[in-house]
Amino acid sequence: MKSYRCRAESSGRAGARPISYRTAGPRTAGRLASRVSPRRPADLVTIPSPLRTTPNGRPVNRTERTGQRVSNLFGMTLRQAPGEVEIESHSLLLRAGYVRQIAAGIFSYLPLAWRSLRKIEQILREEMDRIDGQELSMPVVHPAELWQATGRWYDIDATMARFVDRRERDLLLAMTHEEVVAFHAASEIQSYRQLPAMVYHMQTKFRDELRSRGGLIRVREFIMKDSYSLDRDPEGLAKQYDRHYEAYERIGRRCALPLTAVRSDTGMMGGKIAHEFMYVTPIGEDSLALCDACGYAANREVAEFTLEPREGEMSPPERVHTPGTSTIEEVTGLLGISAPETGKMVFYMGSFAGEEGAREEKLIAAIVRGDLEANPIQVQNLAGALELRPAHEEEIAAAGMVPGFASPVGVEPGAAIFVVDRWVVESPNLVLGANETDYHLRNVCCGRDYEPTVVGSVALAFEGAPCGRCGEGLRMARGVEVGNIFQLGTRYSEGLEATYTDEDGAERPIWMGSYGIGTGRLLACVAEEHRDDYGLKLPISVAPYHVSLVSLAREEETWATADRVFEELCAAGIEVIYDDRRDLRAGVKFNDADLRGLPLRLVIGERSLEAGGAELSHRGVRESRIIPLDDLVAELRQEIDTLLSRLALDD
RNA sequence: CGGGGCGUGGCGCAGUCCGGUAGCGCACCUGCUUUGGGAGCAGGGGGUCGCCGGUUCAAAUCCGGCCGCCCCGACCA
Repeated sequence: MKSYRCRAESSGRAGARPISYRTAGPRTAGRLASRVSPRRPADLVTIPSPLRTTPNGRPVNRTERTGQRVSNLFGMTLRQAPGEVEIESHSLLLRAGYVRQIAAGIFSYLPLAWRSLRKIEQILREEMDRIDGQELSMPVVHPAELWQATGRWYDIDATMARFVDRRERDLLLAMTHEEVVAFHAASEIQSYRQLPAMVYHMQTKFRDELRSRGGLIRVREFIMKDSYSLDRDPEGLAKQYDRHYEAYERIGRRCALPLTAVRSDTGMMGGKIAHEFMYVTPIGEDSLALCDACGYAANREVAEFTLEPREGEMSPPERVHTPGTSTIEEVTGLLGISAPETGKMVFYMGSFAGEEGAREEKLIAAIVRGDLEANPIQVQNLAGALELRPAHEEEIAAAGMVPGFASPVGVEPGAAIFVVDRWVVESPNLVLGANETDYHLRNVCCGRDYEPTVVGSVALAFEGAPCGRCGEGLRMARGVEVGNIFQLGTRYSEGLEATYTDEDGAERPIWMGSYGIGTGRLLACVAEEHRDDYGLKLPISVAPYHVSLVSLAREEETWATADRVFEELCAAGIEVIYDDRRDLRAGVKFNDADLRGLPLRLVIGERSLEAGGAELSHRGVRESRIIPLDDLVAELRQEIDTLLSRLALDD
């Protein structure tokens, strides 16, 4: 009986024939009735609860579902995680029924994760409101013109998803919302009297990353809280920036996620000052340089460190025969010198903005001390390139240099952009290639033997490098970028003519800041931080529910008691997930509860009732205590309050 | 984009070298027994073996192409 199928071709007109649905048989109906109350579900309640308050502490009454039966929960637990999963938090979120992947870097949030995400969003909302943010919502699809106005339509590569509508108008999927905010600011902000201002929203972003990985850590579609500050001058911007900095620290504490603020590159955002809020973990994709002595913390891309230049008078250059030595190691071995006595050349092809949005490629040669690595981000920034890729040997040769024995000496000016590290500029008598196979040059001196195009800090910080601030050794660590804050300046407001009129009647560009937090990524990091061998151990501020109520009832009377307790907890506004599944062994339910990782667990069965009530325990803690049924609501509220207060901040 | 790996019921896998009835564990459905840390017995349902093409009497298996996913290197919340 396939009465639910309706084939369009059989009727000639789709929808012309009424679709008949198979009705639930008596058995199905009976089973449903035993699971869900027929009229007003007990778990759908209006909460006049002190647990629900506005940021100002006023109680909020609202109708909301505070309970969920496991028998009917959309999202089952998995005993085994899919084989391709590598990160523990990802595996647990999948196994516990929080998320499901539908394509590379594209996930659905099942009800559990969505509840957690909403809690995270509420925390973000409260903290943004606290620093005078106004929530709004901006679209995911943007017209190309906005991004053309700031140039990013041309600057950003295939990471931006573009498409055309039926009228062949160019559109894009939002990667972030600076353009739209500037667009609105242009029309909404007229006068200095309207500044400062700050707006934010929680919105989906799409970035077609070269590679998504790490489960929820790095995805292509994600929800971000992004806020934007508007100010009349750099001082106002700095102030809003600082307020965000503090708000982000509060958010980390409220979500029980340790965050380290590090100085960072501004990347595609532009601007000058930026920090990233990092969750330090070995699974992180970013490299960090941390100084335990003075607290300096920076993304390795921008980490500053000091190196003493080589001493000595300039000696005349000397060509030496060095057969078969194309690496630093081979050269130093043959010549009996140390790597810091040499210079290393690293070649990139940089792409630069040309006419009409076209791209032009140019060879970039970075020169750093022989034992160090070049820092591609700095090379890119110093050279002014939009993008870098490693150069091919032919491209190096085309500029008149010999790969393996390359040097800037004798190269035609303009053949390549020489980005030279400060240390190399200051250190005389280095060994570099001779641009001739099997020959090197001794005593190469920058300024005498060749001219740098740009000078800067081009070497990548390394473990033990002297901290640029205090001189102690830097420590390298890995981290996940949960949030960031940027002082953008006027780039976007100028591109979109977002100006205000000041007291003197002069029209000035608005100073903008932009501040993001990836909500799903935040959840993934919380899961990574709070877990054990049995599953998640979510902090109460983030957990989808407060309590796992586990019924181990065998007799109908006990089931009725468990059902009643569930309904009472719901009615009291306690968020509870109720494992009401029958014919399952205790171990299965305990394991599922452990996996879901709610902070509290309440067990009801014949055994607990004989002992005097229900058994309450904390996730991951062996001890438990029996609570009389009449005291449950009060005791649970107390426990929840205590847990929440541990994450609370004094205002 | 370069390198590597993998696509077989919802999940985990075997089968592929050496072509011939699609299999195992978990999950699911029915019944009975069990029941405080992933139960037992019996019965049952579910898979165009990623897709397209080729070779062959015969393809999950061999050949070619494509697609998808995962991992390692260049982008970012």
